[in-house]
Amino acid sequence: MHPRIVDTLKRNQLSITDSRKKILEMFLQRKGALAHADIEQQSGEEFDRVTIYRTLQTFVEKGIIHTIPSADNSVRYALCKDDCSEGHHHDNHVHFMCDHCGTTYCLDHVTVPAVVLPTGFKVTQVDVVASGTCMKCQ
Amino acid sequence: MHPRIVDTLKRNQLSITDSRKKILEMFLQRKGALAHADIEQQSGEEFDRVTIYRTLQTFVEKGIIHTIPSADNSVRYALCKDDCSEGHHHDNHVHFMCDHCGTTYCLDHVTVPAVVLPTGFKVTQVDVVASGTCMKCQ
DNA sequence: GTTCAAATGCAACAATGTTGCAAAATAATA
DNA sequence: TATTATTTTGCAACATTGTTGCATTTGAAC
Ligand SMILES: [Mn+2]
Ligand SMILES: [Mn+2]
Ligand SMILES: [Zn+2]
Ligand SMILES: [Zn+2]
Repeated sequence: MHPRIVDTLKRNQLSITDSRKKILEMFLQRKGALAHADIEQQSGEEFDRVTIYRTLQTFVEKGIIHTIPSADNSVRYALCKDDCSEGHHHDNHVHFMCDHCGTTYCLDHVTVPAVVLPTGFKVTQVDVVASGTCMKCQ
Repeated sequence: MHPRIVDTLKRNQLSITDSRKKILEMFLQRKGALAHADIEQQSGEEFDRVTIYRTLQTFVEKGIIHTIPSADNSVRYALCKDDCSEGHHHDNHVHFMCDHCGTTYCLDHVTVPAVVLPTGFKVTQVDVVASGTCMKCQ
């Protein structure tokens, strides 16, 4: 088991349960983004679908993972940087979805560019999702 | 009925049907983005849910409307500019979702900034979705 | 180990999306 | 305009996705 798992859960005042350990491990291992369906498949019959929904919800609230918007009705989730916390996400990086293999990447080193909006719009968040072909699918 | 409706359908080689006219009219009137659920509500029992799905799909393919990604599993649709066509969308503008009223705006005059990705990523599209408070909800 | 609080599994349900096919509407043709 | 051919629609049936309440189980604290 990945050493960071218990740490992360404790730091966020979450009780250490099997499902939380397992789901968090999936994120730590794969590094890429995961959809709810991915987790459901990988975990087999190990725990209930509802538990996955609730665990993802909890992790997002605590700043352990963040959501990645998409245009195909299938939100994906990825690990946050360590400085995210409850109510304070700092995941202002660009995301990339490969049209070919479906993999979603967090491009941690590509910062979201500033966008200037018309007067009257108060911006609190900017999501940038690029798509195309990833390096593995060239 | 909006004069552009029949034109638009003919130009895209689509037969003129009640549902297509009505749904296209909704987009022309409201100017803002619409979700499937919005259309279903507004149209009452007028036509089947399946017809709405198929009409939206057809409109997207023909370049009449475009999808707007979101982080809440509810894709929205908005009218394209006239120079979009089958297989060739040119809607490279920024979108804004108001956290308060839920309205989604196409900011036609705010161009998507160029993003430089690491070597190996071949980008074909960049979506920028800002969120916060719109001018009406200040 | 006991107690208390939190998380889980289950069931039931709601919402969303897909597919096949007969009936209806539209377009093309005569 | 009437007939024919093509496309679209509505319906049914189903699959997937997401939500809620509640009893049971698990984990944390003592
Ligand atoms: Mn990310
Ligand atoms: Mn738009
Ligand atoms: Zn790929
Ligand atoms: Zn608003």
